[in-house]
Amino acid sequence: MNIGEVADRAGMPAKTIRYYEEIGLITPARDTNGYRAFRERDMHKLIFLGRARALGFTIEDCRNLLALWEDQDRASSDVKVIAKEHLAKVEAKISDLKAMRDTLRGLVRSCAGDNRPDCPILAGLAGQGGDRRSG
Amino acid sequence: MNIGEVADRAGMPAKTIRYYEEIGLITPARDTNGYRAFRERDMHKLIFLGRARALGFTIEDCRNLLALWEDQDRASSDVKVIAKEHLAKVEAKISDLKAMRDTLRGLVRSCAGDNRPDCPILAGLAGQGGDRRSG
DNA sequence: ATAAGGCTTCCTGTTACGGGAAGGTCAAGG
DNA sequence: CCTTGACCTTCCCGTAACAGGAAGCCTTAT
Repeated sequence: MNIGEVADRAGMPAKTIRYYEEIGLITPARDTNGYRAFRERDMHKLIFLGRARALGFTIEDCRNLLALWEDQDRASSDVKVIAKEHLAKVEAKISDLKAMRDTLRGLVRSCAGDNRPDCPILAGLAGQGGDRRSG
Repeated sequence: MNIGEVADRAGMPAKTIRYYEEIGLITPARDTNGYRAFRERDMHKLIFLGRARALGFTIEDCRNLLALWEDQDRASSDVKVIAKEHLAKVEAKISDLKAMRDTLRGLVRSCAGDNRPDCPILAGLAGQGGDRRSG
């Protein structure tokens, strides 16, 4: 399989696949013409990577998960630790974003959004309810 | 005021302040010795920038918001448009992360996390069944 | 022979800074 | 006067995970 077909089947750009090879996540063989020659094994890895990335795992997490995946003797606890840590980060990110969202909603709701210059959003960003013109 | 004091008062690293100058968000004066000489006006801008960044606005959003803030004749609708678009992105990000979180929770819950090799997390990532969602 | 499309490598750009080197400046102390 | 140490300056590299695009080779079809 050439990279184009693999990209289609794995649902990711060829650029990404070349990048994964560059950083050592996959090591496809080469044809005599220099083209990458992918085997099923590479496909499986790419599918795995695509799923892990879609769940927000970093590339380094992916590298570790792939290694565990390939290691028949891994302990499932090793995998679970990585997943739990990532889950915690995702949850933290969600709560950060929720705080932003709530503040933004309040600001947006308080702004008339007409052609007058008075804007509670800018006032809020400036702090202390202080618009630059009044400060 | 020198950059150190400004950094303290604005609650951001000096590096960040130099960066903001470099990309034209602020233009502090200079002392004869070459040191940046910040005035209250610069402080206010940095406070504004700190708040806007804390709400997740991009630097380019900040640039536009600052310009509107300085424009006595802006329409509040111009500000509101930026804020609403950003709010929409934040909400989209939250829902993406929630989807990841839910899937991750399912995987983590299904994994024994002991010293046996059987791991539903790896199985899920490999796509051998499990509660993965489409996309 | 030529054109189209796929493949290759290499280089740059992205976001918003952080780390650190090399060196100038300033206030205090001996 | 000299030193020490805390500031400050610019400059350059590194980050995460690729995307865009140039220059050029390979393959297939006409």
